[in-house]
Amino acid sequence: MAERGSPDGEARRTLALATQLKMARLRVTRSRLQLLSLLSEGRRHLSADDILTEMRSQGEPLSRATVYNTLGALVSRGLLMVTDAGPGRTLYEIFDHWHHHFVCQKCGVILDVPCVVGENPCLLPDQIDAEVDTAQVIFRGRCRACAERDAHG
Amino acid sequence: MAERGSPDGEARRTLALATQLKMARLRVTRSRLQLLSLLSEGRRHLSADDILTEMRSQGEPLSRATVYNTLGALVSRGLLMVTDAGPGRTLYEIFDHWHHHFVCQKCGVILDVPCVVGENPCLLPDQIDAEVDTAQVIFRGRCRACAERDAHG
DNA sequence: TTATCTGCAAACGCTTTGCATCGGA
DNA sequence: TCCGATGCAAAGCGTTTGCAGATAA
Repeated sequence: MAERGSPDGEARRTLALATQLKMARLRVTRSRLQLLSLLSEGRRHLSADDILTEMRSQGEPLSRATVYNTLGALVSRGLLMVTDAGPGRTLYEIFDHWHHHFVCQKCGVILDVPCVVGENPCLLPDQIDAEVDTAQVIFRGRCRACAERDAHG
Repeated sequence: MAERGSPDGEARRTLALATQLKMARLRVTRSRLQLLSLLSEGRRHLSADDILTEMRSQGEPLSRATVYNTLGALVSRGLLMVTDAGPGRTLYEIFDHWHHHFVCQKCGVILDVPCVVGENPCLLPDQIDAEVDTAQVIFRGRCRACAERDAHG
């Protein structure tokens, strides 16, 4: 965690990402490495368009289709987690642990919400006559900043 | 609950729906009555397109825009509940009680999941530094039928 | 009468697809 | 070498919008 930014650290991080891709039986390409790198270091919860814009601004001349292809591949191999934060708001992040999300209805900020029982959600799956694999919880409301702005305004 | 289908029951049901609309400060129009009626009696969890197709097949010559306008109005007044069952899968149902949803990843069927603590979800809202209004939980997996088909096939 | 709803069609935003080219293994 | 990834552009899908005409209150 200390070598962020040093040439050595850069190389080591890239190697680690390449290894991840190989383990997922995916070819190691520039765009995949950069996409993973972007999601690893920066802000979480990026949209496909955020990613396209960000990567292009970093000098990577990739196409929109490649972003979607890559995201799809990485999600299906479990390297990325996709969250449906509302109509037309599909967000991607590195999958490192199970968690849920809070979406502020005012400013749109996304907060991670810890998942108390690991992968399992709140409600008891035995209430459902089905085999439950995953549970996605989305909380909606006002974040602290927006709530205070409303109260003092 | 006995007069389903009898002329009297029809009229009474329509009157009830009209009252609902008036209480929500919405004008009583044919398309709104029929939309509410469709969602009240038939299958729950209909998409905007399902609704358009269904209502047109019942002889109501309404437009796509009206369906979306009406759904939006009814949702904003709390008469309908909208669920995001996946990318491009927005489903509408009469709002009668808080509950969550299970989505079968094989056949796409939607099951209602009771909400054990009323409006409150599983995870403790005090873990979030925000004011939580709602929580939407979506369980994914295989429904009983699909699970058994897989096991026996 | 008037604010509101409806219909139509066009536009919109996000995502997927087809196909030729490029490139990692 | 060869399968898979990329780029480009076009199409697809669900949804929204603008405006003229209809209609509930």
